[in-house]
Amino acid sequence: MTDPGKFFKSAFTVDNVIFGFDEGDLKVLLIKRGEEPYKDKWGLPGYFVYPDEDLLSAAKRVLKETTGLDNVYLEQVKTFGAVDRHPVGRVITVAYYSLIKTSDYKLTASSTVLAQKAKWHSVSKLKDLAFDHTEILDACFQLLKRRVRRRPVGFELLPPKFTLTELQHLYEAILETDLDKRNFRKKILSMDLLVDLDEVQEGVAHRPARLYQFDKAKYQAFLAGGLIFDLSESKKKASRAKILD
Amino acid sequence: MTDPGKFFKSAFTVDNVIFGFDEGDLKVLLIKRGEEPYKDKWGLPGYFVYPDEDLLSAAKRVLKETTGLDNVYLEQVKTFGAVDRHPVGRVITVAYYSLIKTSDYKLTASSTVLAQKAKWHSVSKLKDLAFDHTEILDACFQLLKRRVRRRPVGFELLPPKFTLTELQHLYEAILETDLDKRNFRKKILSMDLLVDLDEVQEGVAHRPARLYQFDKAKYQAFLAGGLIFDLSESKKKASRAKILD
DNA sequence: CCGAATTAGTGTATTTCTTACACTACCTAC
DNA sequence: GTAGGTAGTGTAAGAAATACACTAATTCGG
Repeated sequence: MTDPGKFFKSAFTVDNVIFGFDEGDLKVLLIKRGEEPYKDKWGLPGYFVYPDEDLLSAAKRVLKETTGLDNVYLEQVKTFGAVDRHPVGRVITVAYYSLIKTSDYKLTASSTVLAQKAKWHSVSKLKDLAFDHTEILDACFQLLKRRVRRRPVGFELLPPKFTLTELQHLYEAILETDLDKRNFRKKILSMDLLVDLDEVQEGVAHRPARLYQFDKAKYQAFLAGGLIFDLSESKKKASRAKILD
Repeated sequence: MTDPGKFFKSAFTVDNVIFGFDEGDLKVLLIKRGEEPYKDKWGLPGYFVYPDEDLLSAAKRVLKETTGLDNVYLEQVKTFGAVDRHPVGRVITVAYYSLIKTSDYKLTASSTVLAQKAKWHSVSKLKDLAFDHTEILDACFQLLKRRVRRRPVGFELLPPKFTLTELQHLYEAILETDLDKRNFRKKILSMDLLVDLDEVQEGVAHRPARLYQFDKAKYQAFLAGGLIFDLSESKKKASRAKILD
């Protein structure tokens, strides 16, 4: 294993793009870096992969070490390997993404040196991030946008009980567009993934909305069966437009 | 750049999954390996990434070196990094994929030691491949299956002139299913991507079919505009099934 | 030359999905 | 009790998906 030019001093890292939804806004989890390079800058929670560690295991470990989040389902998105993307050597990074309910997890004020703190940031107002993390985040956001039309993404992002309007706002936030209320409800309800809890909101200064939850069993069947969920509202028919793969 | 545990002896490789269509069959381009490990076995055309080389550039270079193919549009699919996937050390590989017209390219009997020869193999009858290449190929094939319903993939796989039946067979080969002739034609023609050449097949022992070609300009617009192409024929409505993202 | 074999090519009716669109119901706060 | 605010509801028209079977054009063999 010693052919120079094949094995050389290099490293792999993983970076996690964790989306959440809170206050009507799509959020992404960032850390304030505790280590050079880019110390004190915000960046994605990521770190080096160890020699005896799978990529996915590494992503999970790193996420836990930097933010305290554990037991998060991560999915590989894309690998970034520009020659100069890391200032101290050749490093390629594999990006993972996840959707979580912000209410389910507590961010630990990290004790490691890697991250001074972890915090949710609005996706819509991000300043520049460490490394090429803006590019990485963008790739994951694009994936999320594609996904949201084909999978009932709210299941993963919303708290256990939610209103239809909240669900609609989630979709609108991700798609960066408005949806028709009646059509949205018709479609969502016709999918038969929601359970009407027969409860209503409390403490709001207007007519309280009914609360729903997702039907976990049906959601599983949905994913397993490759069923779909075509939340159209197409970009006004340029002949026969739907949304890009 | 010398923290042990971060930078360690390791390597990146790229592997290319090149699909073609020929003799009514979906093909993938493999090389007979000229180098250990797995010498003399069939595997994907791949090799190490050099220290000063982007991943995509490496994929292109390697493809050319092993098969003679040049100027192929490659797209990143997924990265494989199991700890034991390579017998001589820690190696992660980034998989790239492409669709090409087999008639456009000549496979050079490779002069390098990397590959003894390159050859098209039917996707449907593959024996075991070197490394985890079966898994890599499968991931790319799944991507192709998803793509074919959303993009006019025939453009990339068929020779310049083709019949509608050939186009339909291509789709059937990729999707591993049968399509209705009349509905297929209706749909394809309504997309307005094909040009009727007003020519017919020659040398066939039956009524000759008309020949078509793709309209390159409209195809570009198609890709750019994110338009779609929903080749449904759904798996008989499990309520509202379409095909998985 | 004619019949058999083979693939090409075509249309319609039914059902389902998508879209556009506006008013009433219910609750709180003052 | 009324003003302000969000929740909740239905329908009609157009577009797309599906299911389905016969005729047309050519070659080949006798």
